[in-house]
Amino acid sequence: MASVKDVARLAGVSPMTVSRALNTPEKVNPETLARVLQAVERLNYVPSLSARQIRGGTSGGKTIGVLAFDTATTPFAVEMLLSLEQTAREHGWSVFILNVFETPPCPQVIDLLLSHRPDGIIFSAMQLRVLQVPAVLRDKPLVLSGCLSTEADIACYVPDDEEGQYCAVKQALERGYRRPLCINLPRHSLASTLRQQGLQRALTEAGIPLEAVPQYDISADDAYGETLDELRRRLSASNGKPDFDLLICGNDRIALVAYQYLLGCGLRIPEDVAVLGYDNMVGVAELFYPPLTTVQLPYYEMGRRATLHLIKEKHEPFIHRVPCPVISRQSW
Amino acid sequence: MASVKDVARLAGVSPMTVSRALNTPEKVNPETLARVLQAVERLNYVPSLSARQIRGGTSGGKTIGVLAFDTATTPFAVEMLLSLEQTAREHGWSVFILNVFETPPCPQVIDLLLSHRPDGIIFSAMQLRVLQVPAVLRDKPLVLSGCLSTEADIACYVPDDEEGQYCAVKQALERGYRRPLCINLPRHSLASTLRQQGLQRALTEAGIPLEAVPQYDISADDAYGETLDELRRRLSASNGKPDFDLLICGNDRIALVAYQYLLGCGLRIPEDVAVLGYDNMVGVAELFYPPLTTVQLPYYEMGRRATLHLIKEKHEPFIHRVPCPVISRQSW
DNA sequence: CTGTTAGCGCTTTCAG
DNA sequence: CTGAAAGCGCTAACAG
Repeated sequence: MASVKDVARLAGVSPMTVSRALNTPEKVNPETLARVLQAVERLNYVPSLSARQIRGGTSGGKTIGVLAFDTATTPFAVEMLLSLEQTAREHGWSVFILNVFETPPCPQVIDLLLSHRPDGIIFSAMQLRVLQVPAVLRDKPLVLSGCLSTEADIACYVPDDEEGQYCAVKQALERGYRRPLCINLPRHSLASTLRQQGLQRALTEAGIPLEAVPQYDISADDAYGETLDELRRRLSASNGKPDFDLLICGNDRIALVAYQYLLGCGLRIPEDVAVLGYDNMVGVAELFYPPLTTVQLPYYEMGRRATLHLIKEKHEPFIHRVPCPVISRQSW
Repeated sequence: MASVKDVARLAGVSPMTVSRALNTPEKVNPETLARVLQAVERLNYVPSLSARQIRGGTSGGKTIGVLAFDTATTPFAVEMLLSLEQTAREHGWSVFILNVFETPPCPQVIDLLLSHRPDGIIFSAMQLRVLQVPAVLRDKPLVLSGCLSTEADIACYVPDDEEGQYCAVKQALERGYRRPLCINLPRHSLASTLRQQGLQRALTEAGIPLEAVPQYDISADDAYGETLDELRRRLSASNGKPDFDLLICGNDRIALVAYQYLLGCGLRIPEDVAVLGYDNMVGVAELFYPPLTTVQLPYYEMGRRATLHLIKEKHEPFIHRVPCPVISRQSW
């Protein structure tokens, strides 16, 4: 590819003038500038980022290295990566994403990341979890997006699951639903614990005793079968007429399975039983029949804020909880 | 960050020896090697990719620049990007992904791509479409993944929609289904045309006249409402008993809507009506009740082959059709 | 306003 | 087996 030298030769100037024409055009004689730009155009010249980077100057723009987890298992969450990239680009930064499939990432991948000499690092996971952060990464500005760290003094941006579940249940109760049934995420999961707290807070405020709401925790292995089984059990125990008026699901996938089962039993949503999801799976939640009321995991926001944290050089090394808005559709 | 010099000083050798220790360890005295590696370890030294790249040597490994389209609108297709990355890494190459939101991509993004001095370029889209390839990109080895080009002499890896639909319908007919109803993708779409051909081929082979199978083409605007309407119309025209035994859907989303509607009507799948999808949406198709039989869009394979095309420096500048396997689950 | 020099981190080439 | 010199593409600092 063409280099400054080539452009310089074609324009009949020194390489330095080419550099200036591109970086500080106001310091160049208009006529010279025109000649240079014309040469740039003709050669399709674009400065090499590597060369700029190596000089350490400001001209190249800064780079964020991203270690992305769970992209394979939670593809719907790519929005977070998109948002990182967009936000960075808006500020003249660029991102470099490395998808990783194990935690902690193998040294090989870490070296690859470091070999790009990023000015900041984002460690992201699309499912709420606690990650162990390799010590080497701590030498640079570092933020976690969508996950927590085993160490306390690292900035993290995570969904506010407690508040999200609280708001959703509160709204449901305000609409008059009184006998919820919960099909929760696996008990050991972080999100599950937080949401349970949110649920309890809403229940307590409404004067509903916790014991009055039946709960089932799925195991990680077979959400599908267990959801079906639990529903079948509940329904047959009450002769096909549900003894719950609101089904609170640990995520939209559980809600999807439940929907189909309920529909197949001749039950109407939300007249016979309302359904509440969690996640707001992009492009799917809208396709529920009727469209699913759910709580949104704020992937876009988390990505944006984590990126801005780096760009604005914020010094707030603690957990930032990002709101999970309730997306009210027709299933309640 | 530490550089060769730092390591050299600490190990008491010249920078050159450090370089050799890392790249051609067999040419270095074992004792010296050990000293160097120890220094490398202590300083967490990782060679700068930029510096390597700039030298143009072979040591740095090559880079593929990826222009990715549709990531936002077709999130479940990230598998293709993952596969690019994985395949490249397996061969010591690295990838650099730039998500783009408009076609053709704005010059700004193209320059960004070029500024990384990629050794090859992959233009990818996750929905089958014809893309206009900016002329500048044609200077380097170039492949399209998941999409076609307006120009003929560019290598493309795309799903074999015709064959995929053909196989699926053929299998359905072999199972005895005789009265299909189709709810197709929008008529103007590329995939729609190809699949129509596949459908017709299977029908013809089975001696079923095309006119005998009712087809509805959804518009791009409201797949949801139109699917529902069409089904409602069909069913009420025949007093709730479907006059079709197989519902062929343009994609899994249509199938999802249809599923819920059919289930809600008290119809059993597949006893009363079988359903066939297209796409095999990862993490969703399995959640259908019963699990959806569908045709898989070969995102992983397309990504892999496109990457290998570059790595192996293949000279086959034409359309490569990647098979779409039929994923047989329980909806037929 | 423009050019020269020097150096970023690395590795190829050539000498020891 | 090891080192010195030179240069990749670019730009900061200085000189003209």
